[in-house]
Amino acid sequence: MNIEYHLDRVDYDILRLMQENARINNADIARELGMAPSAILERVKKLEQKAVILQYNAKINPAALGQKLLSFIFIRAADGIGCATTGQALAAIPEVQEVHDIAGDDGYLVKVRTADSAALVELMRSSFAKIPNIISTRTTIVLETVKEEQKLVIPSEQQE
Amino acid sequence: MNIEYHLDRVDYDILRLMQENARINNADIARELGMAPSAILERVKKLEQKAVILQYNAKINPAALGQKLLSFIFIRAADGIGCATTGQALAAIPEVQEVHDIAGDDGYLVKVRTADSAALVELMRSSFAKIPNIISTRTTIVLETVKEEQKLVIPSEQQE
DNA sequence: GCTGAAAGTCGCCAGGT
DNA sequence: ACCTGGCGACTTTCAGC
Repeated sequence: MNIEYHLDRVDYDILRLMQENARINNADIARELGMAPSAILERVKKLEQKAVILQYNAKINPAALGQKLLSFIFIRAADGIGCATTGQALAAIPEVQEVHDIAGDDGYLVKVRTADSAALVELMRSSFAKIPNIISTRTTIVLETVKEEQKLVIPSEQQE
Repeated sequence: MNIEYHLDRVDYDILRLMQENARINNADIARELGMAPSAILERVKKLEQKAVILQYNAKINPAALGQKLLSFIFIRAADGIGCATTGQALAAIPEVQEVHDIAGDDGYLVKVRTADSAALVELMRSSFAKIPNIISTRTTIVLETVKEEQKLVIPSEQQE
């Protein structure tokens, strides 16, 4: 399945504006791009429908919710080839923000946010331990996050 | 500097709704919570001002922009203690989505999105190579992303 | 695919409790 | 901190090109 996207300059401009501030209104986008608001609305709906725009998120300060510890955990699993059970079990844990199937060690890289190290240990004892195929884990603690964004590089000129 | 946040149940509800859909309007939030829109507006503005809400993002499908490769790169640097030069240089690269200062190997964990492996190599040759203090790098390729969200766990009942 | 107009809502700011 | 009320602006739909 290889869906083809046909995005033009206006689409890129919309994506760029939306990526900077998802709460920008259609009228402002329209003014910025010199078009009618109804045209923008039409395009945005198509971008959503084509799953180019996946969702709109508010980025919340983790410290405000007392979630001061960020960790990356490498997990080796005994899954068979193409078996995604362990990955899905990991993804089901709310504190787990990301689960990536990585090359090399038939394993996963997982990003986890907890209040502190005690909460991390508790999470691993309670949730991770219940996942059958996990062989071993290696945890890396983040001391400080310098940058954390989901923003993609959007083509700036020309292109179709 | 340890800012104190005083979030109550209504704030958590607002954050929960905003986190699910940042483009929800004040009137809908107000209806959901049984309050007047003006009260919601007031609270949202305070949450923004207190940096509880950091920003509103549109999550864009990387495949739609041809960015099919996700990689994590461990970088060892010769920075002195508390010297953040290398981290900032890494953060300045647009393809770099995340830079974390990690414990253990006086190094950084960096998350990078590129079109393909050729683009990654090119990026490392052109951008990374210009950062003086980098000693070595170890790259981990993501085969498949099972989950990728920034959503935090928000307290669901009681609490102040 | 875009424009322009019309109807329905909403954002936002008073003022008051 | 919250509600009510009101005006200007926005959203959304639809006809027409």
